[in-house]
Amino acid sequence: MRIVFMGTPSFAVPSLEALLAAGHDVCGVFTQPDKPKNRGMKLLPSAVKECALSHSIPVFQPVKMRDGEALGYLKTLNPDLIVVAAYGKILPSEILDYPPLGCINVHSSLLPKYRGAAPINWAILNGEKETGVTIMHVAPALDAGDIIATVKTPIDPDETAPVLTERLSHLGAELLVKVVPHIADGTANRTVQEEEQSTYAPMLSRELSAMDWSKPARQLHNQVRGLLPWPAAVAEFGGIRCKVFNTTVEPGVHAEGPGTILEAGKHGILIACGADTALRINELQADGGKRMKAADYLRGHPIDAKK
RNA sequence: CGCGGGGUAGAGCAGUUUGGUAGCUCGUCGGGCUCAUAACCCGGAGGUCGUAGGUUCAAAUCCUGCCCCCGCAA
Repeated sequence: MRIVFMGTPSFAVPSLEALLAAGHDVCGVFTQPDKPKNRGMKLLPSAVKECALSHSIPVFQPVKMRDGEALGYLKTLNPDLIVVAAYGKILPSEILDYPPLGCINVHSSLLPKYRGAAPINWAILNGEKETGVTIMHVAPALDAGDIIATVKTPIDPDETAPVLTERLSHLGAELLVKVVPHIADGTANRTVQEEEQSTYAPMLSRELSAMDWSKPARQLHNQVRGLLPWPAAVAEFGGIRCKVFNTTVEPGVHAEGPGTILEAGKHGILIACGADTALRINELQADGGKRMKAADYLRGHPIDAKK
């Protein structure tokens, strides 16, 4: 089958590779234009672009999808189906309707929950115990198309967003190659989403970073796990901003006021949180420094534990 | 030329402004104390101060080039 693939970040790469491994003719790949990134604002290609180029697949990076240029590319490629995975652009119906078999999407949540840009992060932030991947038809409304297939997976209480993203990217790829043949022969399921059950997972921002010690430890732990790798949870120790990478919810009751340093030593930093809970900081990164164990950090930046 | 921080012992840092014997906390090794310990006491080992050159009687420190790491911004 002739397939045009649209995707951008590393989450989409396993799906692309699975299609290729399954023997489909991926005749073209759309991905976001190279953008100035990192130190020095160097122009960097997306993960999907690098993957496509390594397989010698033509790459298209239109800035806009609605000005006819993208549709022009599509016509020359003449695909049977479009597969989208975290592309990052809204597709107009002229694109969606062009291939005979339409356009399907790999989305990293159990739709209709967590529609939007950051479903994995928000599932962790909200302390969900389960999530998954949905393959659905692409409709003009955001992540609202009819569902073709889903796969569920439990979220480990200590799992971080990057780890879960990696897992879901492979689950999504597996599910995708199972579904594609059913799309081809018309035997695929098609279930309308329950609109009233839908929730929205907006893009993350740095405003979500600040850690509020009056919240329960569990919730702060979710914040730390869910905000990785960016923008990350941020706390201040001794007047220095630190990204917090790894925490443990300390068992037991701790009645000190929220924000009190209960312990600062070779087992990290233990801080009193809301509802008589406590959170242990295991790994952090100070402004301008590199990521390290909290115990290492303390050797050069002593913090007194208040009793 | 987007803005900024940094590279000093195995780890984390101070020292650089004002050049003049390499310092702190931890780890490590040896010894001691203790019923015992992640506690305490005594002693030791361990550093081409990122790299190349320059200035100087003298450079971790001042000047120049280069390499590497990190934050912001996305």
